[in-house]
Amino acid sequence: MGTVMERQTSQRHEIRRAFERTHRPLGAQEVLDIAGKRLPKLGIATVYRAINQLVEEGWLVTVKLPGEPTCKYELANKGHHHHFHCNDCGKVYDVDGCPGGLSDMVPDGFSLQGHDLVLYGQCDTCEKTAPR
Amino acid sequence: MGTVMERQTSQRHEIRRAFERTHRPLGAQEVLDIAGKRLPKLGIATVYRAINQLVEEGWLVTVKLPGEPTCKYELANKGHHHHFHCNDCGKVYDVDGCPGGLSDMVPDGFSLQGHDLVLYGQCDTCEKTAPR
DNA sequence: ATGATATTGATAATTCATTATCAACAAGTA
DNA sequence: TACTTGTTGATAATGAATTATCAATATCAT
Repeated sequence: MGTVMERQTSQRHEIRRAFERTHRPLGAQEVLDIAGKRLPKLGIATVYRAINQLVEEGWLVTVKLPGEPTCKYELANKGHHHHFHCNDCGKVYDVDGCPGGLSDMVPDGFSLQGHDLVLYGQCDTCEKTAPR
Repeated sequence: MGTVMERQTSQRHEIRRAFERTHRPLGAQEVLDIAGKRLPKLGIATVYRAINQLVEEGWLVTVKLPGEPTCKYELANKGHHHHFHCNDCGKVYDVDGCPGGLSDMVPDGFSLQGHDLVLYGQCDTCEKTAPR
């Protein structure tokens, strides 16, 4: 006793499962939609609590996307990568690689600590559906 | 009569002036801060009304920044460029240049139509204030 | 200058995401 | 099994940005 214990619950299990099986960044509401299919009584408050915990313990990281007012989350164990945002279906895909020459763009006197890059276009699925 | 007329007001003039003189994307509150120095009674509602008008007539464009829940605005007549977001003061600066090799990152079957890049770090002002 | 009306400013209302509350529930231990 | 207490779910509360309201004001054609 004396030690704070963390209990294993089906809710937290399903929330983690949602991230493990969906290979794109998810927002709180999306997590509720996905995990809620297996746990119909799951509440949004529990999702927020779980996400905050998972971020705190380093299992999730926040994903900031331009134009998305609320941030999404994804597994932390992915390496540095960027995202491809499909203009048609709105889904966000992980992409590997990283552009070079960023430090050349930094103004004098500024220090570069990080960067975000989002590619826009059509994903392969939408490319077939509505070729242009 | 019959024609809708748009009147020239000092408020709208000062709001446009804020964008013309500040070479970085501005949010509504920032516009109020800047234009409000010359028009102390300027209200935030007027700023929102003016911004919405200017976007509608194509004089401003929205700037979507990752992690910024609220979007900012800048002159539409700037060419393609990116932004530097100061982690300390939160200001956003324009930067020239554009990284190459983006098309190499695009997955097979995907088509690239555009991209957003945001650099993060410390601006020159914050660099001096809190060097690290 | 006058009048019609577009515009403003103060603020109430709205919207939405997130957090707090708290009684009911359930995981884990003895 | 029974008990302790961490966890949940429904919802109220909060916070922040944006929009609506409306009387007062200012612009512009006449």
